[in-house]
Amino acid sequence: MRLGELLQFFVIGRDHNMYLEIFDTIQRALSAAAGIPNPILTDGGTHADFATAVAFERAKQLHRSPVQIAEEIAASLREDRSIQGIRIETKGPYINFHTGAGFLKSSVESALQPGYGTLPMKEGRVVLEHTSANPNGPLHVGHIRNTILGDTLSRLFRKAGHRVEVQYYVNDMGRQIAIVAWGFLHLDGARKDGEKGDHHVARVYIAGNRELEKDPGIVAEIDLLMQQVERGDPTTAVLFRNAVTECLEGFKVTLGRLSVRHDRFVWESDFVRNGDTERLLNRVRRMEECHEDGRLWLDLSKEGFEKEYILRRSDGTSVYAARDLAYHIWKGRNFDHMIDVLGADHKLIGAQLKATLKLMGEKAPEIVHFEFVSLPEGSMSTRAGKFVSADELIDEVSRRAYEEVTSRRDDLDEGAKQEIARSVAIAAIRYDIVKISPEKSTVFNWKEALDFERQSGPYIQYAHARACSILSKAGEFDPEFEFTMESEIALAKHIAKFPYVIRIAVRDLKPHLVATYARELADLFNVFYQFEPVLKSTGITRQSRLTLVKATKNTLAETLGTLGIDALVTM
RNA sequence: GGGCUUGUGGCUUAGCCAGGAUAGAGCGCCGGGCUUCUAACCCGGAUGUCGAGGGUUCGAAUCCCUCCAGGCCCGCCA
Repeated sequence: MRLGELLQFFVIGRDHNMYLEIFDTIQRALSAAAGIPNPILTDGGTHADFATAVAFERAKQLHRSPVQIAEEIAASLREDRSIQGIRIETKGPYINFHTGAGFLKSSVESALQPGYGTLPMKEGRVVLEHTSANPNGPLHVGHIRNTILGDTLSRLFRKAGHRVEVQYYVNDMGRQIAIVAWGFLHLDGARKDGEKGDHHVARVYIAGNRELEKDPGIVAEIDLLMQQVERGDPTTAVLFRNAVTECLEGFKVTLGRLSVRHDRFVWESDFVRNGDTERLLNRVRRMEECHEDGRLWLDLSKEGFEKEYILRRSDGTSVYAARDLAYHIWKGRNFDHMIDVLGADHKLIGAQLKATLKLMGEKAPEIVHFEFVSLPEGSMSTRAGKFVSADELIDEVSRRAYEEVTSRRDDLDEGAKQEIARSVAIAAIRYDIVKISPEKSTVFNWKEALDFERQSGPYIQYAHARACSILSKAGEFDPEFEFTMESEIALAKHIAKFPYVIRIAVRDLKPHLVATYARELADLFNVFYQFEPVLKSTGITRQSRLTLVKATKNTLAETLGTLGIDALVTM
């Protein structure tokens, strides 16, 4: 980054990127010319760099021909000095914008810089909560949809200039944990040799549930454990904490394998122990929506919720909802913006939480919900032991990746092959999950999970490795920006778009837009690679193509980084 | 029963929120391309009543209504 840009970056603090500059400038000019507040400016596709259909909108308001109005808007745009140098043409009712060679040059130039696509620093801090699975068994293929969505979002927010803290909310005092604790007390559940903590806990949990089914009288014993832990009984507290810690240690290993890191693990029980939950309930008591009849609950019918929102049981213990409220109040006071990634099963409770926080005058989180992942034979259940664990998935995909690497690159030494296989496996898993819109429910499929072809993470890694290979063979070169072939221009244009994709993906909380972008970029590079020889070309063509390869490599690396996938140099 | 959500070629899916220029991909299928920068690649072809029906509009995959099908929720669980 040059000094001038650097100054603009910090002093003015606005998006200094070429694409975003031009996009915003055209949009402003269009708004003025068309008399529409936020005119839709789309990608021009094959027709142009940018395009708009606002003439239709105006035509409707003015009851006149859209073609004529397009002409008028275009004429007025051509007068606008802020968009000088941009060619404006109409095609019937559509207005097309052509930016010219300077645009591509400076876009590719900025793509050569490390950190390309990073947006200017934003004020405030974001707290992002994801995964937060109950510590009663290993993470499974459903949980990691949450994990990967959340982790990609956190990377996306950082890329967009936000300061982010990622939290895992540990549900350490629920009924499930009480069942695990009961199992540790009454069942022979010693940890097996080499067994991961989370898998061990699952075994105890499943066994505990089996006992519970045989003898419903155990419920009373479990209730007692829950009351004891809420009261702060030290022996029970240690029992719970040990079980949860063991499970969590296993989670951390799995998360680490997926390149996911949480900044902080926040324990639910802390909000009981430190009095926050009690204080919260006292505040709730003063609300007009509050009812107390042994239980303590809120009537949120005015907010559109039929069901009573219960916050304390008649035996005096708090429920999850109350502790979650306390947690969010704490987050709201320490951060400027809260984001939660939660399963679709939390939609109702999430909406109730938000409504209650608003009634209390506290900040409410933005919640990203994702739909369920099921198995071909039905929904997953930790309790019934019906799930494909994340560890099992990673192991299988890694094994398959190792096979693939070995068959392609037997020249590499063992360590390198394993390293690549590991990265490829994580790429395949993360990409498979993040490429699908969160609102689609899916069925887990081994065949697809083990496929590394197009529209996969490894496909994108491969494009990056090919670019690296060219660059390492090319040696030093001076950048040039003469792009004339169709595949060169298409590639350069797509590179230019990256910061815009980051902006929109963050704005709409849609990580899958980055996945789509990465795939398109790899597609365009592969076509370019196929048709335009780089190393065998000469002169300015060679320099320009090398420049384009370097910009692509860099953009792919930044994109992969945002997706939490290793940008492999060779594979 | 009520609420939320999804339905796009054989399969998986983008586009839907902010309606517009021939609905875009991948897998699979058919046919091509490695003495040339890594073929985890590329090119060409076939395959679509955008769940069904109505409505709004100059224009609907996209907005509205009804219906059908799948998923999720409706607990003093989390």
